[in-house]
Amino acid sequence: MVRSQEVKSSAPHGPAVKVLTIGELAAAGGVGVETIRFYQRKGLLETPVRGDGIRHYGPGEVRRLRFIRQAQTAGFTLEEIRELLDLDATEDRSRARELAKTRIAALEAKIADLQRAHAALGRLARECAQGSTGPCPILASFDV
Amino acid sequence: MVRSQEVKSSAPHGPAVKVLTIGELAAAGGVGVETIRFYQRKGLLETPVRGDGIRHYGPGEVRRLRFIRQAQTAGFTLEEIRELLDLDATEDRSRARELAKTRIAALEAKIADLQRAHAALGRLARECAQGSTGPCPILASFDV
DNA sequence: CTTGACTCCGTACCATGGTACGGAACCTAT
DNA sequence: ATAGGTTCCGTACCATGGTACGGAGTCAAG
Repeated sequence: MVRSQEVKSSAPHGPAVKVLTIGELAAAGGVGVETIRFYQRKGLLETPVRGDGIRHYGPGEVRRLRFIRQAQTAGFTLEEIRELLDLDATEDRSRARELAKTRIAALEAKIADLQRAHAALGRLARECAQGSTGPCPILASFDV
Repeated sequence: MVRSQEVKSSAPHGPAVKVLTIGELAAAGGVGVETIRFYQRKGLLETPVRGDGIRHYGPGEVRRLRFIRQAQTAGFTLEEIRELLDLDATEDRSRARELAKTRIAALEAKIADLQRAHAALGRLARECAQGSTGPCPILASFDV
């Protein structure tokens, strides 16, 4: 049985803060539990201290997790993401800008690559229409 | 010493055809020798039969190799590339079209992802300009 | 005819990003 | 109080795409 829906006040009369188990955090981020633990081992997510029983996670961790996934689609490696997360707390603006700019350049190159590939595949699909016979010019579609 | 520049006629009085060693093929494709051998093991490149001595490669192999690299930037896995290369010789137009279309859709999705990431990083770089102080809104730049 | 560069081949190793396993502890509903 | 689902933790394993190594063979120039 799912054992959450439990709500915990962060302060005696403070706002109710939803507290999550690792499984719920994983679900919130659309990943598996093992992935959370993997990210913890890599230092991307913290392992909340709670010597005895089960660890609990708050909305901050969900946000971090979502960030990790976003940053991955941006092409950052987990190692770079770890650095970005560390940087988020610091004042090192220039390092943050540097990482961003490097990645922007890489992204632009990558997007251009993909657009070339897209064009090549479009050619292939066109030239390889159902009508004609013989093999499709697969290699030819690429060596423009 | 580099032992090529040797030229071999494909027929008694046919056109001269440049014949390459594995190292020259690798150089022509901008990869390492080990990578060629890896592709051979994976069935992406043929291993010319020549029981005794050294194997030789022609322009067809160079073209195949270049195709492999192009297709990789298009996001095909080596396994898919192997299929494409096999398909290039066959008449199975519909399978070729299918592979192309699947990849086109994936490419469009990926390009959209990367453009979102590009926008997010652009925001980050702007908002994290040198002037101000405090930490950069790294996470904030992403959860649009 | 030796020397040095290159090839051949199997096998081992690497990084990245996970995924799976198994036993113990824990937590909650019945 | 006990059963079922979860969590915790270490360790092992996986796929992908290479990269490295070591010993033997080959080849062409000096």
